[in-house]
Amino acid sequence: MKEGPDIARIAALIGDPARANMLTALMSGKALTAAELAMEAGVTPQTASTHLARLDEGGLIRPRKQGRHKYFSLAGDEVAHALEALMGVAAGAGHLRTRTGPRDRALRKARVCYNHLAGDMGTRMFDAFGAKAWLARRAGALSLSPDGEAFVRAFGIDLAALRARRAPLCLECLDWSERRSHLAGALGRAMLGRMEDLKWARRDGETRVVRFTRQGERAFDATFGAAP
Amino acid sequence: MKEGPDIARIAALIGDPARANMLTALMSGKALTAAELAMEAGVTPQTASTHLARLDEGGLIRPRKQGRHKYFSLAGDEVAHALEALMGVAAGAGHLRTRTGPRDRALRKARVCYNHLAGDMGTRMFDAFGAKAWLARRAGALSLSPDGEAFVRAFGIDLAALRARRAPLCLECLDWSERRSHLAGALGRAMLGRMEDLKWARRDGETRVVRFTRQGERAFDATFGAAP
DNA sequence: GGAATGGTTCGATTAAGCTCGAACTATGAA
DNA sequence: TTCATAGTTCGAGCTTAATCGAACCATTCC
Repeated sequence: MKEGPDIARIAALIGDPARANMLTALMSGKALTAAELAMEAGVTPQTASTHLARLDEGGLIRPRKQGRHKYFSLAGDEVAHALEALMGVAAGAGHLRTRTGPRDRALRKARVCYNHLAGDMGTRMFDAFGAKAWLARRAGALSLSPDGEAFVRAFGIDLAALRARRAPLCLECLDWSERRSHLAGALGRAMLGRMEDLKWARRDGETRVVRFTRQGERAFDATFGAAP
Repeated sequence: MKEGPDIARIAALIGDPARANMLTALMSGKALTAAELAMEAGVTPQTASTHLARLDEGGLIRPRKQGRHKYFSLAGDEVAHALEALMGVAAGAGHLRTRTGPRDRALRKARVCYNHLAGDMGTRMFDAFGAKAWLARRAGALSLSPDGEAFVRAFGIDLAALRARRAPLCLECLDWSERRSHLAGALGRAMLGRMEDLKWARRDGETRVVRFTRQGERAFDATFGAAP
């Protein structure tokens, strides 16, 4: 009867509104303190503390103590991926189609998905990596082709440092708004970080929206191809 | 505060053990009756009925009346994808690594993921489709190349009939055991169905295990490349 | 028509767990 | 030391919802 992993346990963890809000907030990739997450979830600090303890014990988030603050972040790409998949179901089967406000439109255009770029621009970048043959699918896993390595280095990313980490370099993540893949993994993270360094874009403080500057978007189009 | 879809709602739906068991059972792709699902979940028919009504209302499953039976199946690939993603988290972060019994090993080798082939053999097939350039990534979406179409037809699949349906032909789905993609969508379904027709494999009645015959596995290796 | 089977609705019970006030620990600043 | 801030633990209160017995529809078979 009990085949496969225990899915109910973690689904129940995500299933509480307060915890779901916390996790959604952590999709921004920023590490947040317990107090910030309490704010985000709309509960008191005591309540947030118990929730966070549960999420930690369940392996969904990872705490990091720093001074008298305690920062929390998602436990890994896997968790982010599951959250995106749930958003996909909620967006599709969501019986009440929530009116799409301007913020929603911005979210669909470019947002942060646990540290990497998602939304329309995220999938466009991923497509460009495929079209230019920068990414190769070797044994099912994504890997950078020599051309791809050249591009990434030219883009200003320290590839050696990325490889030194244990985290997988290239992963793909299915987008809830676009229903297509975008680039996750260490490289996805680095690409977004580099775009911020180049002042192409900056993250919106509160939300997960990524706002491109006018020049940034032009440079993006020049690099990865214009919008269809 | 409420950006993105309402994730807690459906996570809570999946978060109940009884319902999670039902959904896991439905990952076999077979439509099951209310009584069967009650058995699977280990609850009485009355309880199952309320659970099923909830899942239906939440858009996770789709009921179909047939005579005095009521068959349930998953609402779509999206739901299956979310369930697999949750299994990925549960398997990875699952604090107690459940001992891997023989059934688990069989599950990892070949199982059904809501009507298409998953596990080691599923990812191997997906890899082969990529290596032989049968699948192309066009605008992020997967599509069959001319060579791919030729193969699929030669394999004995009525491609025109598949395209007639509204469902997307090629999708990819991330595997919880292999952490790699396998082929989902209408084509994925058709491939598994054809393999069963060819007597390469048959589904285990109760579980989600797919058992290949000796000749079937040899034919599979000849078609898609042997195991590494 | 009657019997049997599959499924649902209703009500009461029970258990789980979310929530916050209050008191407590730990770190940092004055 | 003293105070302030961040976070945790404890103990109720309270809501939610899972569960099943019993009675009730619907369909099929005899």
